[in-house]
Amino acid sequence: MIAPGLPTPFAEDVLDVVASIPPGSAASYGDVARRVGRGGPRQVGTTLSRYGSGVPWWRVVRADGSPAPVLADEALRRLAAEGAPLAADGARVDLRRARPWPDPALSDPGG
DNA sequence: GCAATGACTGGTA
DNA sequence: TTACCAGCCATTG
Repeated sequence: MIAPGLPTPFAEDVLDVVASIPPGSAASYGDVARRVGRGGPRQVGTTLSRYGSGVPWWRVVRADGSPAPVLADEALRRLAAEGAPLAADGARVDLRRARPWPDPALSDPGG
């Protein structure tokens, strides 16, 4: 039971990774694509748009921490409700602290 | 098989 | 920090 219709093998991996993101955390499309090891950030977004109806898609945002314009309202509400580290703008997520897969190369050297 | 589309990303000014 | 451009790759018609 993966998703409605027939998601491609690539989509299955994407959905699996997104579903692996714990509540209160968030990751970027690029991060998910890297976890999948195939395709790119655009494929992750396109896949979620078609099969993301069964995964916490709101935990996936752009590289700058802001969700897509068609999700900004919904995603930000879900993230704030889960206690995700939002930025001072309240319209972005602090991936630096929300990232479920901390990268030593992306860690904040000053923080 | 070809061309077009898309919930993106990184570098430069 | 904000804005513009080119690259990337799977899915769709």
